[in-house]
Amino acid sequence: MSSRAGIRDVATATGLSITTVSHALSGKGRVSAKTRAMVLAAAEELGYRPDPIAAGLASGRVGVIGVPVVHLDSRHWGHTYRPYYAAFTAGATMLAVEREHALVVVPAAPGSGMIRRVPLDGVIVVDPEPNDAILADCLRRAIPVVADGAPLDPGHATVPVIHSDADDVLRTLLDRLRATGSRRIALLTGTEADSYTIDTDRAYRAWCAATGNPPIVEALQPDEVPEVAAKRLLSRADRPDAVHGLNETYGEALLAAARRLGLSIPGALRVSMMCETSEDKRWEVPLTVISLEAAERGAIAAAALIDVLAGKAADRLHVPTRLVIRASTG
Amino acid sequence: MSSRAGIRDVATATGLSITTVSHALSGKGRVSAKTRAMVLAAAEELGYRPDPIAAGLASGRVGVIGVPVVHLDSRHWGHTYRPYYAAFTAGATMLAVEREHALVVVPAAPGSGMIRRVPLDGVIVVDPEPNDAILADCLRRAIPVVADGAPLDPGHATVPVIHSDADDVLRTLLDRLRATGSRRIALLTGTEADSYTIDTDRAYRAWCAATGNPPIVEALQPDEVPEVAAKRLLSRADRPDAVHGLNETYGEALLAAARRLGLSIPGALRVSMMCETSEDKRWEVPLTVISLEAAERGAIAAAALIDVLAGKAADRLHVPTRLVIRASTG
DNA sequence: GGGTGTTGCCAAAACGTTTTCTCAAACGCC
DNA sequence: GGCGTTTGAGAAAACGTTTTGGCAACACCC
Repeated sequence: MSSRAGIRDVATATGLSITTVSHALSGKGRVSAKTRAMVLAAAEELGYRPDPIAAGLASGRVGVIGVPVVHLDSRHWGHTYRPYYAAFTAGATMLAVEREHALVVVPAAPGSGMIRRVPLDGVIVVDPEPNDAILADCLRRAIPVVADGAPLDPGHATVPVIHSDADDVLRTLLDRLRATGSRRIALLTGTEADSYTIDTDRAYRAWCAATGNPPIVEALQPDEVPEVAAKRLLSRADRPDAVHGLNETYGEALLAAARRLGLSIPGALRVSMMCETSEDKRWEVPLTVISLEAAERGAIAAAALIDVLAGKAADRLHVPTRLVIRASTG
Repeated sequence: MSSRAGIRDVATATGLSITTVSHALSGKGRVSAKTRAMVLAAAEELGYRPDPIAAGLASGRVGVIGVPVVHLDSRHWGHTYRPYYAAFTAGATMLAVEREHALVVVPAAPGSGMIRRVPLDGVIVVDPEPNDAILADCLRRAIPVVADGAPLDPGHATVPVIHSDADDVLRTLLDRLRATGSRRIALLTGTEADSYTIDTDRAYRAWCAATGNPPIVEALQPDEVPEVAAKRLLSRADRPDAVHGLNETYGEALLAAARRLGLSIPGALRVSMMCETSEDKRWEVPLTVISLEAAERGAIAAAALIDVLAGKAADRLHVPTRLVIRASTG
């Protein structure tokens, strides 16, 4: 009467035990049809709704998978990570929903304990860092994990990972730039230590070593705006004739810096970048992009995790990266 | 040793009581600095992680807000609702995360009990139906609700609602079409009973009554593809000279039907539609759209709900709808 | 009429925390 | 030395389910 009806109230109302009510409602035990009908009627009448938290505690499952967002305190959250997360989680969410799972996006900046406060059955970790705290946490809590990007800590070798052929595609792009005349192809990148940044840098340098392209890397300095780094890169004595940006932020910065320096694109400078989608965003110059297909990756990750939770072995995870050639590279 | 460490293990390890350990970890009771340090050390050593479900049960809060997705079993899920939900939840999620809340998207098709199984502190209901089951459920569970679209059931008058000026903007568009020569402006709509469909239909008919435009409404029949309805509308003896589509699906259907019937746009037929975003999607003809700003609405809804959960009164909720005129209306 | 099941129900033990209430000891004050 | 207050800690009661194990009662079969 006072507060919401609990299972106890239904039991009292019907004169049955809590056990029998639970069985009748969940269909798990052995209950006569007559009794079940009685319970259902009483539950309906009382407006009884089982408390999901209590049920979760007792059964050990809540039916929710989580995506921690770790870059909230990063300088680049708004420009870089937010769009990627938005696309990734949108894809993951829709797939999860279609497969009868709920997906929760949890703020998980290092300080905030949010990720530890939210009930979860499984977790998708985006771009794990070396010695990733969240990853370690999940293993401790015995929560299944799927990673988007390679888990760098060797101890986590058992975690399913979405591999990406972004590096291959990057090589393809660089090859193409070189084949069509560029001789000083540079990389504009960031200083964060996520696997995405690290892998890209490594792939670029390896390609340089293999082809003889001079490795020209400009990295954002702390507390610096991307455009400043872009301008510094384009003002070097040995100015590059083509630049690949780590993501949309750096791509935009390159466009802005080139405009300011009076460099025509693609005449004086060829520009490309990585991007979470292959959609044409209509920059001032149509931009050549390596599309990471964030939404699709999210969907794949969610599907894999749901498989794991259901006891199935996860299929080999792979999302084809797309190369879209547009006018900015001639 | 066998399974994960619980608070009990920490208590045993330190020789303290469970109460003191809990106090030391949460900082709530009175614990000496020395004892706290001891507890922290032991917890760290054991790799203790409090169980969020148990904590939630005891404290009554889990820190999660939910968005139920109710149209999963609708014919129109893939074409219509999915994009709207994807944009809406992406907006809501990012805002929630930035304000230290987790947002979970829950499949809630009438049959599935998912929404009842997920622990939630608050809920955002998108486009409530008359006599909305989810809305009723939340009120019974005493869960705060924010609605995107008007709650039609008078009993739910207390629920904060995101008002929309979509109807005003629709009138503006219709006025403009009429002012520039259209005399037979039709509406291509659906048969679902959500508030969005109902409100639009009502606004259109009211406008017709006020201006003398003949009300020409074509609604999708059950198990019919939108294009068939569009073709039927455009094949009428009293063919409209302008049509507004309820959403992107109907807009596309209109384009396809017009093409098939050899009607030039905007020469023989002017076309507009509602849309979740004002972004140019590059249809065959640049389309005049009423943009509902789904992502922004999601963000506003999340912000309002978080305010309510924090005890603040929700501000008046309003998302300006945008009218984007493009070539399809001449 | 003694086995052998099966059916319908219940008591009680988890589940792992938070929180309330109580208590003893230490402390400060006149 | 008596008295009130503060401090540090603990026992036990929630929180609201699910699940385990058991117990009558009834049915069936030779």
